Amino acid sequence: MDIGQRFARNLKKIRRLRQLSQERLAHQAGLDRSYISSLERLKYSPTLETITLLSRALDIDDLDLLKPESELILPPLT
Amino acid sequence: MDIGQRFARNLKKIRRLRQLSQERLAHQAGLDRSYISSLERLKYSPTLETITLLSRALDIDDLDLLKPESELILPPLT
DNA sequence: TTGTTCTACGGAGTATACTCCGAATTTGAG
DNA sequence: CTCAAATTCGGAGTATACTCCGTAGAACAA
Repeated sequence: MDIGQRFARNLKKIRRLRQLSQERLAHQAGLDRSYISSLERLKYSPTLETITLLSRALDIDDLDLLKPESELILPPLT
Repeated sequence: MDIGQRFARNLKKIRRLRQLSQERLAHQAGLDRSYISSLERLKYSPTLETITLLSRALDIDDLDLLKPESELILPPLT
């Protein structure tokens, strides 16, 4: 599994854990609703800047969007 | 230091450890010589696809281009 | 069922990643 | 220092990331 696939899976998984809709996440990250959907379906290869925006909106470390699932440890929301 | 800055620094550091010129790395990765230069000087935010091409050309794990310097352990060339 | 929220999908437009080429500048070896 | 290799810096063009808008379909609750 390459870094692109890991990103798509982690994004969807973490967004759901945070109980955010694609639209709410898009708004918080300053991105478009349809683009979040596309990212989760592997339609685009995001830039590091987009990854930074998403990790901030999800309140996680940027690398957490890119790690293999087995290394993922998610901090609880305070 | 954000993920973009870490990428730029790690790229330059690892490329030099591998004793590759920007031009040779560009050729091996299938990218442009001037683009490698731009990436090392933080002129662009690369996509995950570009990161995959570079990590393959450098024979390292893709995450190694993105980690903080302190976590970098580079495998020797065989 | 009906309504509601979420997600998938399409198309057209904009911003920027990336290419290609040359030339100037820097770096390092001899 | 001189010479060569490496890097930087433009500019112009192409590819694709990303936006914006609408609509259709899925999921799930009342």
